[in-house]
Amino acid sequence: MIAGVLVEISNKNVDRVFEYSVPETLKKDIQVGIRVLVPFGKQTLEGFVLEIKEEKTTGKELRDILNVVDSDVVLTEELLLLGKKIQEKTLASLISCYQVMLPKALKAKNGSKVSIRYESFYRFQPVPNVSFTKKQQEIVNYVEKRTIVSKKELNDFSTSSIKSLIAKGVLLEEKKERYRVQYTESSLSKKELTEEQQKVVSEVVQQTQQNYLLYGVTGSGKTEVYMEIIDFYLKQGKSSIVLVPEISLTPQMIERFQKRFGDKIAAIHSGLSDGEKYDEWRRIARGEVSIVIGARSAIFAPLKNIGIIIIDEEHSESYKQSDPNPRYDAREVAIMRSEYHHCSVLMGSATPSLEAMARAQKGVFHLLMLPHRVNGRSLPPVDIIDMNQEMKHSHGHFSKPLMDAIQERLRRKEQIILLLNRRGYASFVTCKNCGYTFKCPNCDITLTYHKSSNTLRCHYCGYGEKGYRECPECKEESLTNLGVGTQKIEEELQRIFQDVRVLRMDYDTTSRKGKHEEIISDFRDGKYDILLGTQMVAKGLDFANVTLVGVINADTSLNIPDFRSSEKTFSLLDQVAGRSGRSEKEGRVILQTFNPDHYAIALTKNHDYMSFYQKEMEIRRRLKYPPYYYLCDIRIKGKDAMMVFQEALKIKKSLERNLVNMILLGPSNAGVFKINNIYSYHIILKYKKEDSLYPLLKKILDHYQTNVKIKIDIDFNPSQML
DNA sequence: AGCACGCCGACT
DNA sequence: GTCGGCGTGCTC
Repeated sequence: MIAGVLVEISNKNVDRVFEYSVPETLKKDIQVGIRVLVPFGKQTLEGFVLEIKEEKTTGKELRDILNVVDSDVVLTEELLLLGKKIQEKTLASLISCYQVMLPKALKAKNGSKVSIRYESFYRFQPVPNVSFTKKQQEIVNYVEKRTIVSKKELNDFSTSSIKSLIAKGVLLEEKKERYRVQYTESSLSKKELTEEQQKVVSEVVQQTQQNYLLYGVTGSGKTEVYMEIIDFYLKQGKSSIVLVPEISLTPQMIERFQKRFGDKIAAIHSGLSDGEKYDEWRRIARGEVSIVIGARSAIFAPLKNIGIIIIDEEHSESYKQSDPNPRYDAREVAIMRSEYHHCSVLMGSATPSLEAMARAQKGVFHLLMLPHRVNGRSLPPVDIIDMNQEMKHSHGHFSKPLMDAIQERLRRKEQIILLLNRRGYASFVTCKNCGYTFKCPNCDITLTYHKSSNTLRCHYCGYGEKGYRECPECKEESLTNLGVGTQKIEEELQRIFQDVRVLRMDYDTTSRKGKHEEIISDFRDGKYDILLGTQMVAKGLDFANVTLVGVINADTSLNIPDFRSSEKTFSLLDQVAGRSGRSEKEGRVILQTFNPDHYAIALTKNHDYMSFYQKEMEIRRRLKYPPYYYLCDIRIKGKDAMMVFQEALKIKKSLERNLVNMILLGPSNAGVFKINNIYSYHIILKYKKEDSLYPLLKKILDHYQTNVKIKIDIDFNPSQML
């Protein structure tokens, strides 16, 4: 018996099957998809068994598998196939494609730290001819009545009496696994669906395998629709995956599912420890769970017999993994899995991505709509304030209409959400005298001033230094803050509106565990008047008493040099506008902007997604961007900028020689040219169809594999092009 | 990823 | 003469 093993080293040179012989003692344990321990050169490594066969294919002498790592299969047949597909799509190493599917606890370096938790139980066993002391008799009575009790339940009794009962054989000790996350029973909180919602549900459950795009305005009750569909499949004995962007995966969101489905759900979110994630994963793998809710990586949940995959906020860029390999797109993986399970994929959004809407228009996705809010109200009216005009007769960051509107809500004891898409105090610090700006020594990026800690911090690498009084260049005390962040706006609010209670929600105030939840419940309980924050306040929150949403500066995301900046701006503004007037009270939205005529801003006035879609599509077509063209971003990185550029040029030449029907751009400096002292250049490819692209890129990757000075990263359909 | 092998510069 | 730099190649 021979096993083909893929070892846990993410390196192209060893990213293939190595053959091992299976010793007699392990034959019964070895299966495809199991983890094993193998000798590899001088090292001992963990790896996955990918195949089992009778004959070896190499002429070399085989070594023995040392042991199995866990008793169960960790990669099902489906996931093994899926990993190969992802490798083909992303050109990442195969081992990395398998590693992303598994919780951190199952990776070699971390595995030893996280273990299965056990709980002790005692079972009663009648033994003839034994006598008990008074204390012992009490315990015996207690346990006999219940047949089995946990150690915890016997806390009131002394351990010595328990021990002697064990010695007598009257109590049998048993250890059972205990999951770290506990769910309560469902309390069946089912809402009556509107006719519109019901229609969507029936359409989806009618078909067995179809991809749907659900375009539903904010507040149209998409989540309720999802739950009803999940319930339908649950009753058929089928399971479901619900993907939600990490930022929207709040305790409130999870609670809604938990209330309806009880302990049939597993929720995987960043608030869980590695051990908790491991337990959730095991519950899923063992078939104890039917519904998995989580962010991007939950698409790999080892569920069997999937009935529906739901992707909420389909337009969210968080579904595309952009940082480490493999750079997969959870939306694509969802479709791959649906093909295996012959099930449907339902993607929902109030502002669908252009890619998804274009597919819906072409009939590739089936388009479903929820054009009305469930509360019967129309979407809140949006006022666009031209800050160019406002700045003529006022200063500060608040226009007169916004100030008046805030004042009025405060008087009426209603609540306000303010969006400012930038954390910190000021965007950067500069010297009025000589023009010096503070930059990160490791990254090519300006530092942001944080007043509470009096530090300058880099939002890329986390570098921090103490704030200065004088300019390090010209020694003048003429430093000034340019731009504005959440901290500074908070201060300004306190100054303008006496006794206003402002709650700030951004990366800095939510990074501690549980803080996010605390902020939301404090605001809901009315402990604060204004919730001021970054993007976080735009997504999915539902507060009945919020009747005003204000956007301090609608332009910040518009100025990012990315072809998707208009789309992101429209989507963000429309989402945040949707936070207003979600209950009985009528809502209102005020957007402050220096570009009132820009279509991405002007069209939010009437929540006119379809006009935005058409306008933006026309621009994408003209500029040859997605969804008309595919994009591929090749990043060439290294410590020696000149050398990196030379190699980038070589790569471009080779691409030019070998590919036709391809638009090649670059090499150009990456948006942030230097990060952590590594320089990077980009080559951008635009193409409609290019069969020879993948083999050629593989060759290039292979060629640079051995070069330690140059690192190549390839990102297909990058979510951002900074 | 490690680790060994191998071929050129400055040292007890 | 040799100790050690890191380029190259291999791991079933």
